[in-house]
Amino acid sequence: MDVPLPHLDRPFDYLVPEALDADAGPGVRVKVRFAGQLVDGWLLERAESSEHPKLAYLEKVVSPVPVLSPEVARLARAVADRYAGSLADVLRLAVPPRHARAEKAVTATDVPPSADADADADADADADADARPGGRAEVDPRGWRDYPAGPALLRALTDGRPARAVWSALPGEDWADRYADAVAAAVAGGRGAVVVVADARDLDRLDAALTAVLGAGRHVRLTAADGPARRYRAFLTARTGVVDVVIGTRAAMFAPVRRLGLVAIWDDGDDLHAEPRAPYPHARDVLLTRARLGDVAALVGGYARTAEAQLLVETGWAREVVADRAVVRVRTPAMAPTGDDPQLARDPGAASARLPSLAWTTARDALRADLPVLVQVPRRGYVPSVACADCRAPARCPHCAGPLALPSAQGTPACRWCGRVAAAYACPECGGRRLRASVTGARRTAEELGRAFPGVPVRTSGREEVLATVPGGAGLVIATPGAEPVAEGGYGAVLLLDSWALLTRADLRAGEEALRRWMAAAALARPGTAGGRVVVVADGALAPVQALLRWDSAWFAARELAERRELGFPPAVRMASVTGAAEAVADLLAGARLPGDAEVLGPVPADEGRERMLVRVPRSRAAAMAEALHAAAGQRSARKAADPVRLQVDPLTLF
DNA sequence: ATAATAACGAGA
DNA sequence: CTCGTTATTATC
Repeated sequence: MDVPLPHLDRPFDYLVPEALDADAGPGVRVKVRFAGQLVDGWLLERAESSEHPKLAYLEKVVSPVPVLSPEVARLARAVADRYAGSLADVLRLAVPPRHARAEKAVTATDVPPSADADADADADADADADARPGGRAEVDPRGWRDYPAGPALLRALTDGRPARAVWSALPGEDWADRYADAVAAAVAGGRGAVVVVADARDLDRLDAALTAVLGAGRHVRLTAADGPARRYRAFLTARTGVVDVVIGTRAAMFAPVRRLGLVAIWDDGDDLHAEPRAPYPHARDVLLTRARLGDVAALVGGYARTAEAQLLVETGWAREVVADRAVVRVRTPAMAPTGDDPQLARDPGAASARLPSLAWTTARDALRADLPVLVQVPRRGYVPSVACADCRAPARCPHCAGPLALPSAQGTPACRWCGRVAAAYACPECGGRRLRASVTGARRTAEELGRAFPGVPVRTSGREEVLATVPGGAGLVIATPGAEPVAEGGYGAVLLLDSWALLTRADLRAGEEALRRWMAAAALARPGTAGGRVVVVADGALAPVQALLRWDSAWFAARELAERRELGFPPAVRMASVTGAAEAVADLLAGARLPGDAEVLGPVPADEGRERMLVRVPRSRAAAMAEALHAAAGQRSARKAADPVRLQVDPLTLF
């Protein structure tokens, strides 16, 4: 039933009239009369009989195309359960809105939809047998040879084994080529693949790499940015089995693929992978759920490793695919940290750009060598939190370890989580009693750079206009994180400025996110042996900076995960946030039969006068917590409680 | 939204 | 105890 009300989140039985019998197969969209009105619905399965005493008839089959495959139906149910959401909400994300013209175009030319389409779920076993025979074409591991476990991963994919890998890419790595290799290996084994990337630029890159490896017409792009018609067309192309490789942004995570053999995600730390619509599933989790349900291989890759990926490694669910330290050393650009107080006196050029002297000389040298220089400046709009004025350790609430914030310039710091006031705060690191809020003026630094190097072309890549590539000669490229163009031959120098703003973001993931962005930029530099240099304007003693200098995000992720275990943060535990009007939140939580070991934190004020509570349970209780919250939301919606409450499981931002 | 069903209370 | 009215609950 295509209604999002949580108390109606279950199947209903209907009679199929004679006239609709032929079209009414599992997976078609239908219209039924429900509570007196016509509503949309999904035909999940046909049955001989029903427990229900008085059945109504199906009103209409919207289209005979079974757009919902059995595999995706199962996946959607699992995702709804995980995120305390309704099946209808997940299906809205999983199956794009119907576009009649696109449907006509695809079904007219291609195989009749119902013929072999539902072979997918049940045919997995056959596909395995199919893929086994020894004479399967071997795929050249190419760049995967740089990673000791790489060739074995490709072999597993070709053999149709459900390998699970967490990949840490080397600097300078052409990740799109590696993903194309992995997909080609799965295809050589007679299986399909789904690959999810964060944005259009990454998608273009992967698209080109796949076309080079597989040839044109073997894969399809699925992204909401393409518009309803193209999106639905791409969806149907996959659903009808015309192609069995789908790449796209997070809209593609539910893509139906025949004989699915591999799910992959690139740069899983990018927050674009989090779906902003209910029930707010994360692409990484959806893909991993898919792998779990279907004996499907999984590849989670990035330059930087997330705490979530680290958890997969530490629990033994996935194997890490990393290069040997010796190879890392050879490939890494020469990196150096520098203090953030500009040494204004020395170089007039540095002074006018307000750059630390090391950053300025590094850029100057690269430009003299006729190499491009990348300058990464953070985007504006980060909410500063509060840190110790002496040692700069983030100030955390002594009670619940949430972040402290200053309500006004003069006020006492208060926890953004539990709301407690920390009047007599003392830094646990150094004992300092003074606090400071971070301030940045990043933009100007970048603009003034141009003046510091007269005669050098300056390009910018950011929110308004994102450049994919820049030419190889001397030039300045100013980019915000995520918008760094690839330079032909690699950058001679990469400057990472104003890291203070990144590191003091009021976010649990501040360190991880800073490292992710730095590594993404540093990966575009030439290796140190070819003159590539990276300067990060940050204290070299900080852990994320250390991880960058050593190109060791696995080390940082392990540390990060250990810290989250200690503090009781995801992914070490499972959390849910309940947001809404104060009474509504209290009402929902009062009605929720939470597991005994659940902790309830808060309330803290959220925007627009609403408030937010957090529920925390051990990972083993995750399903019970989600079920309890979903059921409680169901009780509320059943008695038509007016003010809405938003449920989010593992929300990206906790404060 | 609306119909059934349960709960309740007043009057016989 | 029954009827009429009102809250509650399920909706194939």
